[in-house]
Formats: sequence, C-alpha cells, structure tokens
Amino acid sequence: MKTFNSRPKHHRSTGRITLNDVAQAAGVSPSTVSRALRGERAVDPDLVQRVLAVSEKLGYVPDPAARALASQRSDHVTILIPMLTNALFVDLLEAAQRSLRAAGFQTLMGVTHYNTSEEEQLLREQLHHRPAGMLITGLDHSPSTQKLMARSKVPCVHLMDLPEELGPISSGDAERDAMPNGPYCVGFRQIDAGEAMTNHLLAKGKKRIVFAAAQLDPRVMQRLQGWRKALKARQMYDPTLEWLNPAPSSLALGGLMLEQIMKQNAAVDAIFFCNDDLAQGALLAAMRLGISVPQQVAIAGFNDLTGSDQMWPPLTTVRTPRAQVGEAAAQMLLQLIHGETPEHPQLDLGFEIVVRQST
Amino acid sequence: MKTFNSRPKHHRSTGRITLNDVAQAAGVSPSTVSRALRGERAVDPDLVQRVLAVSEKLGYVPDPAARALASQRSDHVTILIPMLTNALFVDLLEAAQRSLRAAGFQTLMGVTHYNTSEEEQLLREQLHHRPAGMLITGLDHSPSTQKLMARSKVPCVHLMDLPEELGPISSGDAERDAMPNGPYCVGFRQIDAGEAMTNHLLAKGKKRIVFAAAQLDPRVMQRLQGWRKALKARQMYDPTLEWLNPAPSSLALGGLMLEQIMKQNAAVDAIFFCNDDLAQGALLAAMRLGISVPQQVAIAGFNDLTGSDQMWPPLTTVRTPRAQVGEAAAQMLLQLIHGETPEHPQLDLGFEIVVRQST
DNA sequence: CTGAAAGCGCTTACAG
DNA sequence: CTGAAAGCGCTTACAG
Repeated sequence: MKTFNSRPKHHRSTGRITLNDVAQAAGVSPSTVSRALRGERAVDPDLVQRVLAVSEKLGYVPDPAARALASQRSDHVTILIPMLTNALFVDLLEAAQRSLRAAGFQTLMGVTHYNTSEEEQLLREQLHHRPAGMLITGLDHSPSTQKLMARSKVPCVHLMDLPEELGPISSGDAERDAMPNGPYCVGFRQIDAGEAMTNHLLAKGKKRIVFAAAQLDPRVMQRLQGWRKALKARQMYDPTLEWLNPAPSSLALGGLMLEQIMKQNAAVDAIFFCNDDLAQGALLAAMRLGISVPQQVAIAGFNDLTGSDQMWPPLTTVRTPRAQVGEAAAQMLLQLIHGETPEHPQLDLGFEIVVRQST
Repeated sequence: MKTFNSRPKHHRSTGRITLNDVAQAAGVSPSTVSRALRGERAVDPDLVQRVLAVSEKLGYVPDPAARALASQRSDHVTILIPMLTNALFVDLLEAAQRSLRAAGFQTLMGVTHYNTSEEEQLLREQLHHRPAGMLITGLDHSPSTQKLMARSKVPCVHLMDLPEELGPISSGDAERDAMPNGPYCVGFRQIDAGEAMTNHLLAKGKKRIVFAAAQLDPRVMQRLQGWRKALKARQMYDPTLEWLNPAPSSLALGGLMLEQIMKQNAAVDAIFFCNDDLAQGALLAAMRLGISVPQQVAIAGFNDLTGSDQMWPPLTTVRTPRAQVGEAAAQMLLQLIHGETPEHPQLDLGFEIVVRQST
C-alpha cells in the first residue's frame, strides 16, 4: 500500500495551495468550495462559513489562469485610451483603474495614439485574453473594430463622449435594433461645452473669436461644432477664424499658433483653444511676445488640466469630469459584467465653465 | 457508429480554434504543434513550416490562460510606478510597455503612491497572476516586499536608480551572496545629478543655493545628497538652505515654496528644485510676484519635463533618460525571462545638464 | 443543496 | 525528432 511517498507518474510539482486542499481540509467537495468562494447562492450558509474560514487559514488564492480557462472569462478589463501625453487620459485611467481594482479586476491598458487601426490591433490582442469587460475612449471606431466588439460579446462602456441626441424611436434602424439601449457610455456633450465657452467669450464682448485646435480627434471636432453653432446663432460665423492643425497637441504648438494667429489677423480678440496645453503654451508665448492677455486677446482652454490655475494670467477653461467619468464608467461596466442593467446607459456628467483672468 | 453529431456528455461549446484543430489539419500530434509554435528546437524544420502554415491559415491564436495554467508562467509583466501625476513615470511606462508589447507581453501597471505597503499589496496581487517578469521603480522596498520578490523567483529589473558604488568584493556580504550580480537595474546616479546641477549653479557664481524638495522619496533624497556634497566640498554647506516638504510635488507647491523662501531669506540667489513641476510653478509665481529670474534668483529644476523649455524664462534643468530607461529595462527583463545574462546588470544611462535662461 | 466527473486548452515528463 | 498520456487548477453541466 503506497502512502505519502506515492506520486502520479507525471506529477509536476507546484507549491501552490489549491481548491482541492481547501476542500479536503473543510471536508467538502471541490465543487462546493468553488461555489462557496464565488458567493454562488444555493450553498448552505454554514458550509460557506466553514469553507471561508479554512480557505483563509490556508491562505488559499484562486489561480486566475485556471479560473479563466474553466470559465472562459478572465479577471482582466481592457482600457483603451488615445494618448498618455494628454493628462486628461491619465486622470481617466487612474480613476477607472482604482474602481476596477477594488472590485478585483486587473486593468490592461492600451494606447491607440488616435489611430483606428492601432486601436483595432490592440483590441484584437486584448480579446485573446478574454477580458471580462472593456472601457474604450470615444464612440468612433472602424467598422471592423465595431464588428470585433460585437462578436466578442464582451461588455463595453465608452468614455468621454455621448451619442447625438436621438429623435423619436424609429423602427428599422439597424444599429439601434442591434443595441436596444444604445451604446453604453459615460461622458458629457462636447458640442455643448464648445458652445458654452464660445458664449462666455461673446458675453465678454469679444467679436472675433478664433477656434484653434490640434489633433483634430472626433471630440475636438465636436467642440468646433459647438463654437460654430454659437457664432452662427449670432450671424458671426467666419470660416477664416478656424485654425485646425492635425499635429499632436502641445505647449509649444500652442505658442506657435498664437504667434501665427496674431500675425495674420491682428483684429482677433479671443482665442478658444481646444485643449489646455495649447492654451497654456499660448499664455507663455504671449508673455514672451509682449501680448497682453486678456486686454489684447483673451485666451480660453479646455479640460482644466494641471497648471491652468497657476498660469499668469490664470486660464479660463472648461472643467471636464474625467475622474468621475473613469469611476462611473468602471461602475457601469461592473454592472454589465454582473448581468445588471445600468439605469442610465448614456450617462451625462456635464462640464463647468471656469472663469479666470485670461478672458 | 457515431459521427459528426456525437459529443462528449459534458461538452462545453466554445467556438475557439485550438491547438488540436491545428494538429489534426497538419497531420501531426498536439505536442509537435506546441513545440513548433513556441520555436522549441528539436523539431523537424519541415514540420515547423507545415504547422506554421496551417496555424496561420486557420487563424489559430493560443489561449493565454491555458498556456499559463500548463506552463505556470503567464505572458504578463508587472510594472510598478509611484505616481501617474508625475510625467516622468508616464514616459517610463509608455516606453517600457511599447518594448514589452512588441515582444508579446502584456503590461500590468500598478501605482504605489510612494507607499511601501501599497507596493507590497500590489506586488502580492500581481504575483497571483504568475507574471513572467517585473519592472519596479527604485531600489527601496520593505523587507517583506523583498522577501516576496525573492521567493517568487520572478525576474525583476529596478528602474531609475542604481545601487551605491560598491567597494572591492568582500565575502560574507549576505545580500551580495544572495544575488551575485547585484539587483538588476537601469537608471542613473541621482546623487551625481544633484551634485552636477549644484556645481553648475556654483559656476554661475551663486553663493546661497537653496535645495527645495517635495515628496521626499529616496531618489529626491539622493539628489539632496548630491547638493550637500557639492556645497560641502567648498565649505558652503548651510542646513538652513534645505527646504524639504513631504507633500506631493506640484506646480502650486513650487510657487508657494518660492514665495516662502524669498520671504524668509532675501539673500538666496538660486533655488534648485528637485523636480520640474516645482520649478515651473516657481517660475510662474516669480512672474506674479515680480521677482526677476535669474537676476534676483536663479531657478533650476530636474527631469526636463514637458513645458520646461516653454517657460519664461526657459528652465535650466537635468535631462533624465526615462524613455531610454523604460526601454532598456524592458530589454534587460526580456533577457532575464529568456534565461540570458545581461551584460551590464547595473546599467547607467547618465543624465545631462540642460542650461537655459533661468540660471 | 451537494458531489463525482468531465472539460477548458495548453505544456511537459516519459517513452520510443 | 515525435507522440500518447498526464497534468495544470479551476468551473459547470449532470445526477441525485
């Protein structure tokens, strides 16, 4: 009779404490341990207590790989953001990650560089890990990306944007039929924010308000739409006041744009930059060039990034709720993962115009 | 005789194409497919070709969970950084992630908030995922963290710091005996950088040079040591010139520190901030307060972060090679993962004093 | 409510 | 160099 020295022929040693160990120590079957540990109902409360205690005592930690293999679902959540050089997305990432981690999920970050094919590639790689859910910036994705997402059946929440306001439900809309609640998303109305800031500038008596933008991603273009809308409403729209530069946003570019704008059109009395880094760069350049802000030209930004309140003069900007977006999106995703239905599939967290001395 | 309709009793459908499918299509055993795909030598080159072709044709993608479970090693790499609000670490993260991803590894990021017990907790969580390797900021870790790392046997490279220069090998050093090559790390000598910047200020004729620091993490304290060393060498060391604030680094704090320093000691003619965000904040505050830089007081920073060249006046600072550190550390880790021995276990990537107009 | 058994999709001794 | 078989540590139909 073989005893402790007997081993299966192909034994591969691994020191790990397994679910089986817990089951033996607790005197129940592995199935029961599995159910108890995952909080599945339909387990005797006394057994749950016993299993929990034994598991705690042995220091048992479930193996994520085994769990993922057996259940076809990992504890990973994918988050796709465009850029790490824009502080906006760093804040978003940190907030989302904090909430997800608290719920026991690992965050897998991907940086798309505002490139839809990079996005698709990242998504494809991540999907191989069978994520439990995904958080994706924006609502604009290539058709094949959308197909990938749909086919994967992985719950998904979109960040920082909301779909256009929908008219009354019309049947026969293929997209809406496929997703009866619309895409899940948490953000705010970029177009409204663009319009609101423009209205602020108009209220300050500005007559020639430039919209100066870089990167030109979809959300920037929506802010542009808001600017257009406000100006058109007063018959003040002039396409030569649009300065659109596809280069990445940066302090240096903001300075350059200010210089070019003022050189070409001295009558400009306000510039609305699509992001704070551009506006901060413009403020710094104004100092260098001896342009007085806001007397000669008012400067406004977007996002209220770090440092905007420290500028001289302090920057008027739109405060966007990215930390709240990150957290709320994580919570919504957790609901979806647990099979619940979010109360507000499209969650609007709003924005705030922060008036400082630069306008 | 059962045919295509027959199924095992407990079949769980999953559409996935498996290694078995490839094996059947290629007419070889699963073991051979496994070996061929992982590039294990000792497989007939012709078979490798065949397997690769079939696998490509079927669009086979190995299941990471199954692979991790069977091999006891995942394709995850852990990276632990202190803060996402310091652009330094964002650059580091992005560079490391890029290299790791190119080599087929997934990055799992953890943010320690400069807190050694948070670090330990994060490490513990990550270790449950059996990472293939880890990248950890700094060389200072709690004893239990060090124990965790050692016991895990997971290859590890430390970032942004180097151990003190060692004297001649003396046997009996327990730490060195445990790790004959020393800890693997990629960084530069923080103390030398602190000393070099101080020497630059001295060369500019500055007599009362403040060292102003926040956060006070180990690397900041090494820069302080460098500052002390340079001043002591000239008998100019004065402890009242040390301004150490444990609060997190920020633009606002830099401005505040400038104000307080100048108020308390008008004779100060230079301030060396331990990080660029503080220095940038000081530059902005100087403008507000009407303090002329560098005439009244010279300002120097550390790291050459975004925007330092855009300040007015542009900021003199220490350019640190964080992107290179991230990449080189990733490469070193990949070597360790593959069982190779890095040529330089402690890789010094140096630094550069960037002289602009603020000093 | 509980358990025995099969299965998830790989890797890796072991034998040839 | 190749293959059959066992095993990694879980989850989940299925049966009771």
